[in-house]
Amino acid sequence: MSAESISEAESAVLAVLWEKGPATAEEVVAAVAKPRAWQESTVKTLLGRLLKKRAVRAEKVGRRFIYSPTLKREEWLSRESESLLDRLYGGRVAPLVAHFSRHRKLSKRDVRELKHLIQELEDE
Amino acid sequence: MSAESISEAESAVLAVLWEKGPATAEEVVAAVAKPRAWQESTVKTLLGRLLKKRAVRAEKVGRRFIYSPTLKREEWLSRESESLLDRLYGGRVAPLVAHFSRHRKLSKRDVRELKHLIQELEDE
DNA sequence: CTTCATCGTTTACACGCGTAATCTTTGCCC
DNA sequence: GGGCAAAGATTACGCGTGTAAACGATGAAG
Repeated sequence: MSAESISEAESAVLAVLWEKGPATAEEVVAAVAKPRAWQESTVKTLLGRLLKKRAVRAEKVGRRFIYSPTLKREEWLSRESESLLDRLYGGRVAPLVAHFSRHRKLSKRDVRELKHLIQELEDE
Repeated sequence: MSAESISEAESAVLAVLWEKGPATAEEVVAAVAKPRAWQESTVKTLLGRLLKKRAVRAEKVGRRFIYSPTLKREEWLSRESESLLDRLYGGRVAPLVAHFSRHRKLSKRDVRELKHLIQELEDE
């Protein structure tokens, strides 16, 4: 269970692998260049760090490597979210929603979706 | 609008000021010693950094300072939560709840409270 | 074969953070 | 008033991170 923590910048690199699946460094560099203006060098470094953390795997194909995510997006979402909930809301979801509700930060759409969700949960 | 970011350790210090209100360094040291085993020195440093970030204010009374939080807890909760939602869930609440739902991380109590919340929102 | 371009690896460096010891000032007691 | 204790300020230091340049290996082209 490699529990290495993933930094902000690293997660941006992971994001392209989650989206596009296995890719070469070059492809990652290209894709990640959309949201962040990073030098090729920078992306290489981040890939290296992700390798060390075993959050991605590299497989040699011809002369270059194909990188694949090892850490699953859902797994990462869980880690990050739970850590915030633990730190700020006693580990539970409802208080966070309550906070947003108090501050009128729930959109119509949010409310609609939330309603759906709890309905489904009760129908089980 | 001081938008200085608050570190984990710093937030533990702020937490005691939020809970107890204005307090001397000594009191903060004592209170924070419950959850974290920090040297007095460490707490002083954190208070200093919070001052620099203008997240707390210090008022000289006699020979010592009384520290008060400037940043409000609710404000801090918002910042932290919104930053996570933005980074991971497109800035919306429902997808986060959906994630937890998928992973069976919603307790009975959460569901009950969520139901209540949306009910209230609709009754408005 | 030699040369060059291309990949990946190493090294770099400033900054914030966690953690703390040390220094300095200053009010208080004798 | 001089020394001491307490409070705050300064300095410290290793580590991760964001950001990137420099280096080294190696396959491809001539």
